[in-house]
Amino acid sequence: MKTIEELLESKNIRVTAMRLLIYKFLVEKDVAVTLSDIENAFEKSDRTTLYRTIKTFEEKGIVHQIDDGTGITKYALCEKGCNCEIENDLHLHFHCNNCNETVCLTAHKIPQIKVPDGFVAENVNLVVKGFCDKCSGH
Amino acid sequence: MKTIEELLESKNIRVTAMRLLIYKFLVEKDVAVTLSDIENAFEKSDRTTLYRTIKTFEEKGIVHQIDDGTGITKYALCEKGCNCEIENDLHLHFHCNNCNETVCLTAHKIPQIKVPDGFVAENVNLVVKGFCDKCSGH
DNA sequence: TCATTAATGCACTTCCATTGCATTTGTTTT
DNA sequence: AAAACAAATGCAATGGAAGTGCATTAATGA
Ligand SMILES: [Mn+2]
Ligand SMILES: [Mn+2]
Ligand SMILES: [Zn+2]
Ligand SMILES: [Zn+2]
Repeated sequence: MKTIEELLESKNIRVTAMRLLIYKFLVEKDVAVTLSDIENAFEKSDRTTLYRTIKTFEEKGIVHQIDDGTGITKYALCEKGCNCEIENDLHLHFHCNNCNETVCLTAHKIPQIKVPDGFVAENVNLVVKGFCDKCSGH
Repeated sequence: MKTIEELLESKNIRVTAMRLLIYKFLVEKDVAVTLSDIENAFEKSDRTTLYRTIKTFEEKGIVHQIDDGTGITKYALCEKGCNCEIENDLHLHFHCNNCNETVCLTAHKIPQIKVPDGFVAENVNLVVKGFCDKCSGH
């Protein structure tokens, strides 16, 4: 069981207080977060720092970006064993039209998609919208 | 064979010179266009008019919006028989990483997507990225 | 023709992503 | 430990795109 410090160092991310806090925040959240979500959680720090921190996390492959169609970029921790850097994100994302939360459905892989002759598929973004388990009411 | 005027009227869209021009522009293009694309094609008219025209087309169900992940909204004509108003768009979209164009693959329907228990899927956005037929080089 | 309604054009706002630069903090090297 | 270096942070500003308010113009219908 690695500490967060060890994890960050293993990815060549220098450990700072802010980065530890942001990482912990992402762990606690089980949903994808926006930059503003992080901003509101840490009123002390500056948006730019948060922005660059999350970008660093993304480049180093511990966070992935999610475009759920709301127009606001969201981020979530990669699951262990995920290698976004190399191959692209394979799981689907679910956006709830009620509570407005977006979750990674990491257990639900994206099926093989056929494209016409001459087209070469490199990666796929699949977003399902509807009602999440908390909002579907049963 | 309906004229464009008849088509617009049948959808309760008042016929104006600008609307005819924009409609024709969309027909000629075989790819999804951004608002700026339209803006550049008609330097005479105002962005707001173009914006509201395309929104009108969208509301009336002759155009659908495409979020291809570039962060810029794109639009394309609905195919005949398409009823976005009622059901959601079922076909997939392809975004070329080389020429940056996005096309509707109307013949390629989105497969049935499984979601976990408790989740209710209402609609799906599926975007495939890679190289289009013009750019894949063969 | 006159009244009513819709379309258009201009100015402005808002929201989010992104960058430049000076400052602070942390790491290496001597 | 001190000096030199590099990276992280904070503030201010920019840029791009979506969207709105309102006055003006054009189309429709009584
Ligand atoms: Mn995810
Ligand atoms: Mn389409
Ligand atoms: Zn929900
Ligand atoms: Zn292409």
